[in-house]
Amino acid sequence: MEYNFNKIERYWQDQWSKDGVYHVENNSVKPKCYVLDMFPYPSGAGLHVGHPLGYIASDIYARYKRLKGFNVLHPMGYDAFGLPAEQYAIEHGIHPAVSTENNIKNFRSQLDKIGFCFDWSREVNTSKPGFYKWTQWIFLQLFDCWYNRKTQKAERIDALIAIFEKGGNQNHPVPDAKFEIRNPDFEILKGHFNAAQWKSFDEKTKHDILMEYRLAYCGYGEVNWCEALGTVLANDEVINGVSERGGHPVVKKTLRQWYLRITEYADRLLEGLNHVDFSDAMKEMQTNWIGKSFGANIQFSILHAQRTLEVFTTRPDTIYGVDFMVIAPEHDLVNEITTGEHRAEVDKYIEYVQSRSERERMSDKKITGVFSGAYCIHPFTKKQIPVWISEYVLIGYGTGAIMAVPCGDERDHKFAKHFNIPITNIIGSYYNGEEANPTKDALLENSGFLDGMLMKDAIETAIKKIEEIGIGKQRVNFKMRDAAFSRQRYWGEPFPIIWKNGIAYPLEEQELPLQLPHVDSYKPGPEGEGPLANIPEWTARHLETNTMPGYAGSSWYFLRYMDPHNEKEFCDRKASDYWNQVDLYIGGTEHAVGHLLYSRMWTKFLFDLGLIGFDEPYKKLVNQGMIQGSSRFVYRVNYIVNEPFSKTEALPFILVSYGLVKKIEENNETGRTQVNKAVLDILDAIHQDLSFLNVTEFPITKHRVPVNIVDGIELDINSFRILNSNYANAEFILEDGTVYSKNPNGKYICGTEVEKMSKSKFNTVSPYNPPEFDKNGNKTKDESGLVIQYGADTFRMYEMFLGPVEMSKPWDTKGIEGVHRFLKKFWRLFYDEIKGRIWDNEKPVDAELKVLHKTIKKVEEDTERFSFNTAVSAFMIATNELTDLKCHKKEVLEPLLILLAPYAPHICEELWHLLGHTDTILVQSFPRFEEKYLAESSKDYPISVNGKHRTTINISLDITQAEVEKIVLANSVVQKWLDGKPHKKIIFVKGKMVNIVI
RNA sequence: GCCCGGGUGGCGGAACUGGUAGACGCACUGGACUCAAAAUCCAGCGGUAGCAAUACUGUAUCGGUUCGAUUCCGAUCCCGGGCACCA
Repeated sequence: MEYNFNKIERYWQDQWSKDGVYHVENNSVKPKCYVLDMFPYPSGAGLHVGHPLGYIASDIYARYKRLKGFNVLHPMGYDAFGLPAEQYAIEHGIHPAVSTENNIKNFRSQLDKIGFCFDWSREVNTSKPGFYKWTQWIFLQLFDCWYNRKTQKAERIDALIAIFEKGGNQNHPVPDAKFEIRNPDFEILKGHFNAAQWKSFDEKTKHDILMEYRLAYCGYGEVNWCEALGTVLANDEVINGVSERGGHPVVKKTLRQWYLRITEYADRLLEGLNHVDFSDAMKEMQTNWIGKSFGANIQFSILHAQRTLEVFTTRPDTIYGVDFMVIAPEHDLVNEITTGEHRAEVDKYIEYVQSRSERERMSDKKITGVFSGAYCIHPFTKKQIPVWISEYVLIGYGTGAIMAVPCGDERDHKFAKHFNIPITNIIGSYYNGEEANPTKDALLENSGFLDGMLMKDAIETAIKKIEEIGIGKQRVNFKMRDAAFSRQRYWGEPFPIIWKNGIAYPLEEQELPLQLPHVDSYKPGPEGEGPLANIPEWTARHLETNTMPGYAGSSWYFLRYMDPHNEKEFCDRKASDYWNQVDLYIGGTEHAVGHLLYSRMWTKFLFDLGLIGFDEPYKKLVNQGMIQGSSRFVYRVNYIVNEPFSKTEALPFILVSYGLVKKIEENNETGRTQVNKAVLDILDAIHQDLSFLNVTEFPITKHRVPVNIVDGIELDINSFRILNSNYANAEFILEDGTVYSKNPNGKYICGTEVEKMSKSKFNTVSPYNPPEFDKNGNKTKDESGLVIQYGADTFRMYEMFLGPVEMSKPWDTKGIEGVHRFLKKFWRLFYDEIKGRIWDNEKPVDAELKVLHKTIKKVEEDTERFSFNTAVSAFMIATNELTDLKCHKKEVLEPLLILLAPYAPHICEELWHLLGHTDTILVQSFPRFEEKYLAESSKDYPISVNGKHRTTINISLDITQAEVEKIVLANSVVQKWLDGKPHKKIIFVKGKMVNIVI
């Protein structure tokens, strides 16, 4: 009886679905476990082998936990709003809802073939009104709340109004983010008002003030504006200052935007990291992103000006080392302070910066800047300090201005050197004149009242002094900015907001969901507004025309899975109390700071309102690595012609094998001659007048070929010729220098490169491609993919076998054979092709039980610590050992089957039933490991001399140091290495090793 | 540029807390079975020298700590991810 994986897998997938074995209830006497994957964006390209890596890992863990007696929630859904669907709509005129629906169907059919234990009755889709109704609802709660810094939590806006009516905003100053719209009345008061003033404000002013406190608020922000495309572009759609599509110029444009006041949660987001099980790297990334730093804001008075220049610095101790000031090109002082003679130069510079993305400004090594002509007065030395304008200072960070201390800061140093600004040394020998030294350990020099102090200690002293003389204040600064929460797009959640007389009013809860209306064109509205601005019925109601960004739905979707069909609430409190936090969340590091921080914030917010009972969404996070594509290349000979207009079309395409190309790249002359000769031989054979051709030089260009027509690195020449009619008669210069038409058995070797896996790079490998049909329902293409070729069980185990889940690695299909062989071998423990059933009911012996229990221990430990690759090897080792022992005993095989079921559920369920069971293997109990079967009395100790391994001696495990020394010194190999010399000491680590030091 | 991660045979990787480097698998080589092929089984497989026993060498590079370093520390190089409108 053969292992017929296709039949087995189809049968059990059907059966499981019929029996509803994956259906999960919200109440159970069992302990709960919530295992979640980051849900996919259903792209048109479908699933490739990189997607399921995390899903398989979580699936194994979920199945394992089920065997361990847990009630496991393991859902899946779709993050279905997004830019690509809208772009596709613009290009093909297909409504995003339609293309998204199709993509989801395709994803689902692919996912189903891999045998996941998802409870599909809980599927969520962020673009469905039933889902986004609650995204809108949560947004309205954010809009209706402010962050009370006194109580450190979100509270209703009514409470704030009550506070204002009683005592103005004395105790609750404006949060002061970067993006608010300033109301002129409010501006006059410099942000402070008392109860009487509050009551005297008109409706508009009151709302403007409240807007400055709301957790979801409106403000102004800069976007990448492309006039030619008439649209706002994402950062990755802008390359070198021009649009990726079409290469049109892109400039910054200020538009009204929605923001989330995530900065108010900065401290709690930071603190919360102490209570979650994320990797240190992940915590570090989030910590750095939040970027909490301590320092001071310092006012520098400007020569001949009323206003002062405020800088933020973390190093007020270096204030005497300030040699110049730098302000961001967007700083509102630029205009005011630029002097006449520098005006033209500054204007030119500002224009240049307009075309630069923030990324470019941060990453460029080139130093740019311009002198404004203005000077600040140093508050202590009274020296004049020049004010420069440079793109390396970002308006969004700190105050958008810095005091530059070249001897202590590398970027300031480079800037000073570049523009020949004299450098003051305040750290003596710590500064060598060549490189800045950011030390805090130097004793300060040339530093007035700070002279002789250790820098570390001087920070506080400096702040005190600065506060004393009233030129600044101690301050905590965050690098994190408020989250931009609107997009000028169609395919996203509409905001449930109506604008009347410049005031934003929320829709009533009964009016939700505010459905996304149908549009005929996805073109942006006037002035860069979203496509919704083109709909008269929409604008007549004065509805907000922006839509929410991609991360809106994903910020809370994990809660919806708990209670996906609830029409009264986003999630019943009973359900969220039962399922509580996600016990295991698996997803890519690319979401390290975006999605994870936003969903952590939303969770804290919902917790503040008492809507859920926990304030961190994910208890444990595992980051899966990326599976990269391994691209393949062929190398084509190009022709140079002597005469213009001469025809090269008649000449054949010639492709050169990689080894020869490599020789040429290495300037190897023989390689060059070999190729030239081969090319000329081929051309000679076509008997044509080649006088128009340059026959001494044949440049070679590199071209991608689809990985599926390359076996490893060897090109399948026939498939290649079929691929493209141009190549039908292509000729090949093979690896050994021969020509394909004369040596049809020779090999053409492709070049390789590891890149992102993507359709455009022809390097995607798909686990499953559904069959294709024509209009009449006739099948035009069979289903295909690794799952069809090797089976889902093999595919699942191979993905895990590739290496640790956390690590990125290139995909290589080659090794899948090995895992497939293992499953066949495992099957042969039970059934033989000739003899049929070979499993028996005999009593196992110690050696067999030892194999079993060793494997239970290893697999359990490895699964618990997400080391799935080593667990797969453990199964292989067990199978090899049992085969060697000729063990076919049910008593050993049955527990092994349960052990393997999370990894390869189909084959295990089939064998489970063949062993005579009628219930499902999926809900059995995980076998118990028993130490007694592994007990050993002795060990082969490695014996080293001076740390070098020389021999092994089998020594009893319960033995003293003195006895070991005696045995070891008596050993002939050891005596040879001692060579009569006395030993200095003998290191004996019980159960590990022995080392003799001479 | 900044932040985070990674670098071990021809390849994917193992070595979990500083203790036998290369488990397991792929590829490759030789052999068995077969008319043949597939499948399966057996043996070999980091490099250098040697028939072998064995010796030297070897975990990106350089240096350090240690009886002992793939593992800890310092410096350098290379690759991947993120950097706020891709998801």
